Amino acid sequence: MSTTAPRSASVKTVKVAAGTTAADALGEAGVELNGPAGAVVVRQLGSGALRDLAWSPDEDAEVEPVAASSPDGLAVLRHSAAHVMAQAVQDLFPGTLLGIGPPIENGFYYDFAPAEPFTPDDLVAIEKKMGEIIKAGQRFSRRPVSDADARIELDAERFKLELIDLKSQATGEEATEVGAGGLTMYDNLDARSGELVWTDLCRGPHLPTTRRIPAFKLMRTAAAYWRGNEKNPQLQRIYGTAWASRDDLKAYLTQLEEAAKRDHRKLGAELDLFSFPDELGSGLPVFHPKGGILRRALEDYVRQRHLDEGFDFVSTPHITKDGLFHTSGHLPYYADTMFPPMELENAEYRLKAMNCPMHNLIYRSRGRSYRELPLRLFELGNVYRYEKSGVVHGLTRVRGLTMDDSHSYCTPEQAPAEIKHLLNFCLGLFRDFGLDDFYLELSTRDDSKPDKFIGTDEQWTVATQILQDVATESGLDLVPDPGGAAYYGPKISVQAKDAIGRTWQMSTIQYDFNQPARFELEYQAADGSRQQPVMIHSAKFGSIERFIGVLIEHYAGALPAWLSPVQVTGIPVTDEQVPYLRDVAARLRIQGIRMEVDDSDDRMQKKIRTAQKQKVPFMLIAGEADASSNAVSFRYRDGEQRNGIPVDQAVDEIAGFVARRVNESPTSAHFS
RNA sequence: GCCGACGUGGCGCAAUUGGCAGCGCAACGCACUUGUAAUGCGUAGGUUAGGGGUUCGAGUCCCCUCGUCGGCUCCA
Repeated sequence: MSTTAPRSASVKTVKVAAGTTAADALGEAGVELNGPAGAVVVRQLGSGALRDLAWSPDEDAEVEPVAASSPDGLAVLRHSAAHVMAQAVQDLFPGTLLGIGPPIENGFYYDFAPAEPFTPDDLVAIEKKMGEIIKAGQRFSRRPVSDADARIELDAERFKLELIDLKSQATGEEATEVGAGGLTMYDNLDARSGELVWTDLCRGPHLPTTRRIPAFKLMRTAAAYWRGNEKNPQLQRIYGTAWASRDDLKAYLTQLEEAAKRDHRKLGAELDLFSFPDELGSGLPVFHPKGGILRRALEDYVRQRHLDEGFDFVSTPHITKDGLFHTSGHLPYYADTMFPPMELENAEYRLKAMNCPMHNLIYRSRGRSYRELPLRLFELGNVYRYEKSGVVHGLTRVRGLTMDDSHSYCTPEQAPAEIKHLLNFCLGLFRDFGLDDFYLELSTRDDSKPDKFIGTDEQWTVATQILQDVATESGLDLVPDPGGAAYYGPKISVQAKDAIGRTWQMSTIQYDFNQPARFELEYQAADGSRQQPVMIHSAKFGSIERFIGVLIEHYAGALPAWLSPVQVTGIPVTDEQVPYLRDVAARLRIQGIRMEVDDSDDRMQKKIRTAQKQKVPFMLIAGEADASSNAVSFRYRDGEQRNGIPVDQAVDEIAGFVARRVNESPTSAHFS
């Protein structure tokens, strides 16, 4: 970030008396108000609230300038850009109604209700208009209003009126007075004449002038439901990005381009891993031989880890009579996202969308003793979910998927330790793959929607507390997700980001006190009584497909050597060396290493290029001199190279490197 | 599911806005036998996603279906 804004080192805290404006305080702090960048607003110490220049404290206070390039400064910048966009839109498309226009990560949006959806050409025109507004240097001016006055002023803006209603409902009263608890309008005033140019209902704060938006770009249009509710009308949303300098904007756009190159959908085709044949239908991937190798490596790995952790392996069918899902309670909740029933000989069958009911039947197949708990049933289970057409996405949201699914049946007393064990297991798996950019989410019941959840208040409270404690103990970032629980219990999930910043749920650990009751699961306790176990659902990768997608993006296609479909490419300088390299390949194959010899008609330079583009970790290049001295040239994926390496040594080094499951691209540093 | 954009050989793209479907890569064949990111020449490959309509004539315009992309909503 390359602005001249004050950094924390140079931020100066200023004491101000009651009634002093923020603008005066900034001046006192030595901040140039009309400069192109720099401090844009102030933060009141103690309250932490951001304040704009029209603000003045009721009592003596301490304030400090907020740098334009700081997170708070960028939020103000972006929100101000949203205002400028709204002004441009209403200027170009009179009668367009306004929704809301907040700052978001990397940018901003504003929701509109235009007569016609915006076209890409409209976006260009809006961007141009915004440029004019910014250049004009309009001043943002704060104006407190009473609710009643705001309603009159915003008579035509039905969405804004709804916001005022919501606010007064929330506070329980109408603000009849101007001031505390009331509303504020932000007026855009002409730089010279001070005349009102445009106005919007808004809490602020804003930049001093539009001129202080040095770099912005409109990104895309999209529809969004008003107030995020599917039942509400859709508004047209325009997304933009804004930065404290042109360089920052340019860097951000470059970063987006780079991220797009990592997209697993693109790399999946380029590396010949998988495809989505139209003939199969949306969200149904097929894995090609190379993708099959990657998939099998991951499955083998996750199986072995479950063996190590004491899971019992089970296997259940893909299809069942649908009574099972009535027993489990899934059907009323998930009927619309399950494939429809197939009717045969007076019975209705369904593809399974989850494995738990079948595992419950295995549990129930005989009497259970407290001595065998926790009983951990594991399966790589294929499930089918009719995901809505608009949500299907590469490998990360599919309609047929493989879950590394397990259910731990335990006594209520064992549950906390079991959950902790499972969470550590999940995190350990991710770290094994070099993944560490994730956070936890705690999904709980929405008390206002009791029909979406079953079980007693006490059950929910206890279960939620257990999950909360385990999650907190992990030390990872924990984001609350109220209302996100399954109908049968709360959950912890591990969230990872894809190349372009979208988050995907990976692991999930769910506490379930409902299904054991519905399936009448029991165990005999030490005192001879019959007790109900608790079941803990858990998927570690989540789905194999999604994990593959995230892994590809994480490595930008350059998979760790132990996962690479082709681990070594043999490149002969001339055809003469093909048999020689085939012998090397045979030796590596004995060690479990996958080596291909490129015997095409291409020049060796072309073969290197091909192997490089396929992101093969190792190349063994051999010419006549190598063949006669039983050596190879040893080239790494990063382009580094060691010549004249004896074949014995090369074989040992590669086999050793792969066996160690190093999660980085091999370089000479790994072999010194 | 909703809103919008889009769909041309396996992949990436073109087709003067309604007038002969083309290029590069990949594939295949031939020649070359080469020392660290593209050797040359040639061959084959298309009912322009599928269906219907308008028109003398449709890749291009209209309708439907399927699929993809960007969001929203949803995600056991």
